[in-house]
Amino acid sequence: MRAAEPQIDANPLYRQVKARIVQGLTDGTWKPGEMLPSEPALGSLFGVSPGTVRKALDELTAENIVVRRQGRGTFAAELDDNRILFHFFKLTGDDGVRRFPDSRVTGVDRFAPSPEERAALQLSGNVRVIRIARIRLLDDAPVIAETIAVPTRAFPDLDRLGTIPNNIYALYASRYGRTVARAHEEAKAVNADAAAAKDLNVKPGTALLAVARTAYALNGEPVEYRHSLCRTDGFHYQVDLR
Amino acid sequence: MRAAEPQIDANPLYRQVKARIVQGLTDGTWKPGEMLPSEPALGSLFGVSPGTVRKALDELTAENIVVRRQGRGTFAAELDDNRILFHFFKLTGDDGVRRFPDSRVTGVDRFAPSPEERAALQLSGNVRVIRIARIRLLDDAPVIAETIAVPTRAFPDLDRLGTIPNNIYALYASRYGRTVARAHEEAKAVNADAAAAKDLNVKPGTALLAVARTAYALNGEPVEYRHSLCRTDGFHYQVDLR
DNA sequence: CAGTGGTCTAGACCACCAC
DNA sequence: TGGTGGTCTAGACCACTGA
Repeated sequence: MRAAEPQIDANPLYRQVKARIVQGLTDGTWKPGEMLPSEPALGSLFGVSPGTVRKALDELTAENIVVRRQGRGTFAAELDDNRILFHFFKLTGDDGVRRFPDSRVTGVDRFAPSPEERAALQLSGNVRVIRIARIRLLDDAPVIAETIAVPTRAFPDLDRLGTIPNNIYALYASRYGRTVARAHEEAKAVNADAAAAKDLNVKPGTALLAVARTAYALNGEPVEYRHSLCRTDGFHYQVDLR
Repeated sequence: MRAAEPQIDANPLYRQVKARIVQGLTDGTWKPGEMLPSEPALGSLFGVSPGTVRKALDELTAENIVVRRQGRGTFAAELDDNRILFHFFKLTGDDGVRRFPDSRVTGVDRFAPSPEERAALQLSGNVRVIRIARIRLLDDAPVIAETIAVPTRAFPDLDRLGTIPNNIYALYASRYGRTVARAHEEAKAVNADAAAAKDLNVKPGTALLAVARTAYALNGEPVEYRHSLCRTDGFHYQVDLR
């Protein structure tokens, strides 16, 4: 039999399959935590062999977009606390233990975006962002002061919810259909100014880690720009390189 | 025909193949930059099908241990400046440009390891480390002050070379057969003490990024513990998360 | 027990590269 | 032109899961 259909696109078939699966995850066909069809079922759905579906799922698994469990099925990834902690939270206790910090929201409102927010969120024209300010605490001690900016277009009523949950990425997914798939972070060391010193209960001038994060949805759209000031006495920012 | 040989180990066959390829890279059968045998050749060498070799090479490619080039072959990865810059050097100019800093070595000698060095390099007993101190410069301005500690056992004459090249990982590979495959980094913000302030030409108390890196060879052996103090005015530490 | 993913094999054709 | 990796297919058996 023929080994392969000729490729219509320049993209290999398995990448087209991958894109169609991402599309299904983006448009809500399969919601976070739900099971996808089996590999042969996806193969007949897309008109390709199971091996090609498998290669697409291999890449999606490597990117943490999908989770496969032997004997059970393939599932749309969830942004549960564990996933957040190990993939999107690089701050770790000096003893190596990672804990989920509590949060105390100090403000939610609409603003004109700062230049950084405008660039990171790819905004143009006269749009506004919803900006959340919060302090994060471990054992009731403040360790992070951060502001989170999201575009009003994608999150129309985020400022009218009353309460902002601690795990805000789960809210992005469940209420606004925006599943955070990846993020980019830039870190600097800065001396605490008066406001930061007060928020974090340190002396002015204390060295703090300033982290600027841009988070992206499954389809690549930027959904959040976050700026965090972190105490690093007793904590560190941890990265594995290859 | 039979679909698969029964697995002797608990490990799947392709991981055994992967381990044997890593072994060949570790023991010098294939040196950095050299071409490996073709996929069918590796298959008959190890007595497995080409598909199984391919799966092993897929993983090695994902881990940047080998490089495949269509039409040419599969090659043992090299630690050239480009690889170093994009995989092991997270400091980037605020304009997004990455440049290779020059280095000025200020000291090379043997010491008893510090507790951090002892733990990271998994040393025991009464061994010593070779410790290199250097200042790294961009446009003749000091930006990083670092000490690099390596075990004397693996690097017996590193302190008698006279000169230490800027790209020290290429030296580890070519002279000592230790190819750095991955690393772990921990970052903190600290206030500059008097010595750091002098080295980096900043005022005492200035916030600096302190990065502690442990680097591992292909076989998982720790080969280097490095502590770096970095100015982050004009630079930032950059990470992508998934 | 039936259904799922995990592994392994076998072989076809294509795209790219060096000679 | 010949050799390489890149893609795609087809189908076998194994290991795990849950009813």
